[in-house]
Amino acid sequence: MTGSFEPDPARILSAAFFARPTATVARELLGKVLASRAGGVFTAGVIVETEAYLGSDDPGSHAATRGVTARNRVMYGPPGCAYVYLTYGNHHMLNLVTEGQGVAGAVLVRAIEPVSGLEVMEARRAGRADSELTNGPGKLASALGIDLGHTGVTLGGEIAVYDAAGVDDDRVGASGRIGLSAGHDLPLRFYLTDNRYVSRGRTGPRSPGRAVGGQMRGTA
DNA sequence: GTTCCGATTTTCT
DNA sequence: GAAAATCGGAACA
Repeated sequence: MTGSFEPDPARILSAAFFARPTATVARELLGKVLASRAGGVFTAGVIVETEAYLGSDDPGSHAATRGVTARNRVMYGPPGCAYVYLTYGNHHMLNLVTEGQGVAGAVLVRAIEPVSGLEVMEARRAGRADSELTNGPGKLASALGIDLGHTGVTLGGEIAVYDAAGVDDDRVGASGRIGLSAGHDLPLRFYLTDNRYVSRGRTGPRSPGRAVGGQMRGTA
């Protein structure tokens, strides 16, 4: 743990990284560093869990069958932008737009491991600490100070993703996505199997049948 | 330990 | 008016 992260402008991932198939980007984002300068304070964490959301072929995506709306239009925009929205009235979700201009696609960042700005995150997440700081999409958005105002911003400014060593396939798991009302059986969720910041994804209350045969190892 | 319920607001029908 | 890519707290075992 520890090891404060030092932001190096030369390592900021450009739009080219995101201008690829959404599932590929979701897998490769694992291990990269997500950073925010919201409020003038630098906070960052290693991405340990992501989910891919495609376009009209994906029933779980906001872009499914409805086409472009005021909310999801950013998903159709240029890659390398942030797509932020509010759900359940209180929680912001941070997505990174993928694919080319005109093609819907985004990767939801579900969990990160804090590496910089710990004190700020704890303050923003009053009462929480340790793995409860950022082990869920609504939690990490709160910890990084991300809100609706960041929708559509280009990555590299207030929000940025820094390159870092990739992770081996034997440390990556894949499973169905969490919390969806449809399309939760597609293996589009990627996570680090040995990281305690990964959200467990609710072992029971909601969704009757998710879990997709337990946890398939990402050797695919 | 696990399971269930309510909050709160934006977006879309 | 209803649903939503969730979270945190309360209740029960």
